[in-house]
Amino acid sequence: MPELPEVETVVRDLRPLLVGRKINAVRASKHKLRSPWKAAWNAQVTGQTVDRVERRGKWIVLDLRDGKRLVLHLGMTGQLTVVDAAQPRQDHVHLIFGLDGEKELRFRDSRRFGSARVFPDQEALEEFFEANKLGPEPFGLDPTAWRDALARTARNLKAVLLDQRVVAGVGNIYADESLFVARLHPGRQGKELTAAEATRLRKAIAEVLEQAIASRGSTIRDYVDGSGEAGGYQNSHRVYDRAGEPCPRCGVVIEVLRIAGRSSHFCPSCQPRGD
DNA sequence: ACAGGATCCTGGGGGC
DNA sequence: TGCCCCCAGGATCCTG
Repeated sequence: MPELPEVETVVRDLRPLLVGRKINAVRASKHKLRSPWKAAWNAQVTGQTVDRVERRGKWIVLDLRDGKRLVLHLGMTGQLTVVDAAQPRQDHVHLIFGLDGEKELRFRDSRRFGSARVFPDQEALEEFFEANKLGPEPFGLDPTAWRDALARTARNLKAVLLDQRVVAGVGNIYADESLFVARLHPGRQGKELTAAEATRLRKAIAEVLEQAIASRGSTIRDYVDGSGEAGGYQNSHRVYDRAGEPCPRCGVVIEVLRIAGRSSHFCPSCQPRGD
């Protein structure tokens, strides 16, 4: 579910609600997340004050006062919200961090593809990202490195955009939206792009993600911001989930194909396969 | 190197 | 109402 704009929105929402607050308790459900929460982490985060709330790719990073890093990934259906401790607990809440001021940070995730883990310090966190080959942030991508990354791969553009090692934070919605804005077919190979096309794609990614952040992300089903509210960018999707509707640019009917194992929406006229 | 499929899960929607 | 099948903002692992 959540891609960079949704994660960024959550981070911005949570920042004023979490910074300066102390974690005074941790409760984990018995259901395992993608990477299981370790009991030893309870004591490590309890008593810690949150100093910063940051995002890297689709990862949410909480800097704790003693240097530890509490890191969460929302997977497909993850929700991270701060609520009054008295608020009734919903189904599928798998982690609860009690906060001072009678608040709770709750991690809810029905499909449990999300994860939460604790690193001893910033260095260990960076090692984790490096081990996973997490790519650069999509804003201010190096033009030459980007062009080279495309030029050296025979994979299709959809697969390239979904690969977090190439650029961090893009998922299925924003891959399709970016390719539409760049007027590139999702099935074209990276290496067949001209320099101008590669540049167009790089700029389209940043433009689309910025617009989506400004609209507080896309809610298709489960996504909510740090306060539990839906996003608004789904109303601005040009092609994602719009198969059968007219292209907003030319009016030709939007199509959907399975590319790189994912539903891929595009305008067959604006995004021709050849050229 | 890369495509495609299966996997981890739950829930919603469509067809019958 | 119910059942069955397919699909879903992610990521990883395996096969060919």
